[in-house]
Amino acid sequence: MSTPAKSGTSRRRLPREVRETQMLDAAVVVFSRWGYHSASMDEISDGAGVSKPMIYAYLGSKEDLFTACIRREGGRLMEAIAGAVGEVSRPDEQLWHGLHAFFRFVLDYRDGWIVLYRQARVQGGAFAEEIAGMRHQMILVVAQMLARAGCAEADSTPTAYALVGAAEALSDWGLEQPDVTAESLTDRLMDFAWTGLGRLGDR
Amino acid sequence: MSTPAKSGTSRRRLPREVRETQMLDAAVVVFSRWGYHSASMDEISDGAGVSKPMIYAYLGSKEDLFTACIRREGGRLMEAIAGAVGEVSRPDEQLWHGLHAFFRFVLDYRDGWIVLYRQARVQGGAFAEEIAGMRHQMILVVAQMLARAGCAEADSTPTAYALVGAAEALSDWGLEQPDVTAESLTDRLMDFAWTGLGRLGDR
DNA sequence: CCTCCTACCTACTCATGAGTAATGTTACGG
DNA sequence: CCGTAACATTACTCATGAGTAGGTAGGAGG
Repeated sequence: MSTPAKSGTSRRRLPREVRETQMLDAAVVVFSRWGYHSASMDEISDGAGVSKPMIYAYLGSKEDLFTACIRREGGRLMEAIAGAVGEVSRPDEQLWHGLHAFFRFVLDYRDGWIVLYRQARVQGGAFAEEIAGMRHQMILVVAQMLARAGCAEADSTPTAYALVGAAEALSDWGLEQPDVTAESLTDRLMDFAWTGLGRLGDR
Repeated sequence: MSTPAKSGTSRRRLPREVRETQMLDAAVVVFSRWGYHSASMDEISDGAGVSKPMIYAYLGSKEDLFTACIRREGGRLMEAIAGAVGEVSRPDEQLWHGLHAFFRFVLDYRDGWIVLYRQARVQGGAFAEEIAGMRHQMILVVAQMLARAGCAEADSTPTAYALVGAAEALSDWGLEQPDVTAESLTDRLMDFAWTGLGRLGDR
């Protein structure tokens, strides 16, 4: 029996580009679940429906693979935010659109988000730089928005940190809730950040 | 030569309690630097000035050791916050004191903070539960404070997430700055959270 | 129909690090 | 002083997983 239908799977030969995408997809899932060190190349190759040597042939070492994941997911996130912010000009609108793009990414590419935010940040060496650079860029964009909105120079960076941190934490909460949308998260955070808590109670 | 002065170090026998403290101290430092998986028991035992089997004898497996670190550092943090909040009664004062205790912990027990926040959260299994429980408790305390301050029930939890997230992110920023104090971080965050960004610019 | 090229796989090697067995050694009660 | 129990070490075993050598199969060109 030379029936190549091993089980209807893709034993078929595929172009390199397609395989690389499959590998990266699987890698992001596995890295997000287990973290860099606990993730095994065997599990990733399984997930990609490919054998281990293929990963080494196409994407290089484990470190290279992780870097590739970070680059792809980080690129997606940065592009999404930059695109959304560029569509409007008023600072508060920019903030809203930026946050909205951010939350959309978190909800749509949940695993990618976890790799970027939770996993990559704790790894030392080359990864840390990669992530630090991206995060820095994000903070910078937010800080510039705040500065344009009239925030004092010295305050804009720490405030940007606080804002981004709040967004990240709210994402965590949102991922556990059944019916959240990027819009509802954005509105929540905008309300919190723009209005403040001061309106509450007596005070 | 039976000179026991190997090099003036503590080759002297010490009571179990002291050794355990040394081990935990070293473990927190190593775990914070390398993360759970990359940390080696050999490096920890070196740091503690003790040989590896002693760790296994006193604290059990690597997993047990990590759990012990989390428990100790987490306990310190929770106690510090609870103590500080209990000293006052007005919601905004409670918030200030709670945040202040939080930032003090981050600055004073930097490694402990990194283990709790950066390392433990990304590990699956038992650690995640441990941390999730603690974080949940913290969020709960904050949410209750917010509710007492007049925040709507449905909003208090997500807002607490945002606030705690902002505090965590601001800590990250603060750890990189040379001259921050717990007070300055607290004031910054209180200003951001209480007043909001709405006061900025035209709007 | 052959044949070569390249995608692809099975089955290994080898370093690393968790955990342990066997073995001193020091302090203290008797 | 001497026995014993807790303190402490050296030098191993053994599982795991990154990375690879060398063979197999499918499709394009003749």
